[in-house]
Amino acid sequence: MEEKYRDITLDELTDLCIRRGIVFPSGRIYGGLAGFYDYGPVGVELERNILNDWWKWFVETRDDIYGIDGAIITHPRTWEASGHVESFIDYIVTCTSCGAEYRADHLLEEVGVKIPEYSLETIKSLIENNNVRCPACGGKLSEPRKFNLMFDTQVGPRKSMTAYLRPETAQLIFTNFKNVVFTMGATLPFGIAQIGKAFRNEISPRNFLFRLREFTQMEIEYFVNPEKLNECPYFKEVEELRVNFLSAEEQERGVSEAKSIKLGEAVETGVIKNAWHAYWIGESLRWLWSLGLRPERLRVREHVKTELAHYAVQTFDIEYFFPYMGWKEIEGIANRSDYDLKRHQEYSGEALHIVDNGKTVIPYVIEPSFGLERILLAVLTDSYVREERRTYLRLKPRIAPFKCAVFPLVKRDGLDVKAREIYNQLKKHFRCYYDEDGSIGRRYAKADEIGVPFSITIDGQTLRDDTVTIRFRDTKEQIRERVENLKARLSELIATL
RNA sequence: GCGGCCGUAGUCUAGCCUGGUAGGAUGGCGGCCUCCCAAGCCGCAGAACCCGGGUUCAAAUCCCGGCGGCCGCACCA
Repeated sequence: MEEKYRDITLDELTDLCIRRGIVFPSGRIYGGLAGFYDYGPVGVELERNILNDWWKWFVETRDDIYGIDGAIITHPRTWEASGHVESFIDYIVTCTSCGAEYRADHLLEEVGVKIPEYSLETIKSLIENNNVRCPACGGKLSEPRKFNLMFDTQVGPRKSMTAYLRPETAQLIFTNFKNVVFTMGATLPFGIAQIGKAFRNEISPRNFLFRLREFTQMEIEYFVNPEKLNECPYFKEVEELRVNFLSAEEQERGVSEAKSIKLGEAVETGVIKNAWHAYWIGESLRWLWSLGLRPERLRVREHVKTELAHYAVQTFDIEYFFPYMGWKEIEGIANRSDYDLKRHQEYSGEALHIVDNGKTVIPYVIEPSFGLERILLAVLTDSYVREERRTYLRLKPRIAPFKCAVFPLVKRDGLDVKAREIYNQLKKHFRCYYDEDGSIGRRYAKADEIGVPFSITIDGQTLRDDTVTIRFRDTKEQIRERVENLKARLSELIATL
């Protein structure tokens, strides 16, 4: 493979992020804290551009989606109702002779023992009473110990209440369902969107931004009358879209390559169970494509039965092909049925239904859930280009951390003064920076490396005719533009490229 | 979480085996030069060698523990 087209490795990407102020390992001066990262001055711009673009696409330009921003520390009952207390707290046992570790519920399940209640005492007595031994060596098992994937904390001065840092943002949408319906007069079908942090105490965080203990979710819970799951007015916008698709049935037959099909076909043949679910798959892909991610590196993979979450009827992951990790989930689109609203209704005693066509219904939920850091990682990976003498990020100008950089060709003859003047005008309209250090080539190279799409250079001719050059990152070509037209020209370029 | 390998300025790296208070490159800052793609020159600053403990007259160098990274396994509703 030619050097020019070699894909970036995760090591190189990590190095680039640290060297150029995109992302830093958190708590670095103290040796680092696994699973936590901080955005630097360049990364924060990219992060915000992506999440603002998402919000604009899925909330601002639609009439059927409301936004919220929920609390991170959540009422503990939320997680009892949602099923997370049951499914996120594992009981671990260790073999006292060979040292192997197992999930106690898995071992009990294997010997056909039902677990009536998830508590340390119950699990302990079940293991003992059924004489469960190590499946590897037959050795005696230790007492179970609790491992909670949810971070907990104490609320109040007397620390009497244990609360959890939300392990997913979705529940805040469900617990606010009634608030949104009543304050906004929402009628079916409609969605509630949220961007926010979620926390999971992962056993071993890995792969840089891919598996984190603190991460950002961008989610929509879209509510539909369960009798109208195929009545999606937007379906025609996506039914002709061709997507790389891998169904659960195919995977069970041993197929591992996705094939290209139209979303319309997938619904017709019943592979995707309803039109609304298909619509959200298509609409998600359209946004991911708009970020510049290569379509051939995106596919839709259905969850096989064993990987379905406790709340899900059917789930499709949007996976991106990371050259250094293979196909990995960057978004999950789940059909959560009426599971969550029903459970919250049951646990809270509050009615969580809505009136549709004169009848009360508990809506079904289709949930597109995007991992911001994973998408950022995919965008960086996908946009990285290495040429013989430089590397650059071919980011869409819309999401690039800096839209332009302003350079005097040399630092004399008043070029620097003129350049600053132009910069001071431009910075009112675009995120940009000024640089006069070192040779012009060096400044171009440094701008390319962080994906600045346009470099504005002030040269001798500028002083004579008030024109500057605009250099394009990907081609290194330059055009001349009058200073008075610069703002309009850049706006146009950012919007269209 | 388990096992293997690893941890020296912002980054890469020499030194570690054969203990005697760290050298280079690049980057950073200031200046000179430079009219187009990481050129050159001068000057300055920057690590007590991941953290803690031990052995020793003496430790970046040897030993132990912790933290962090990479790889494999497990985990990832």
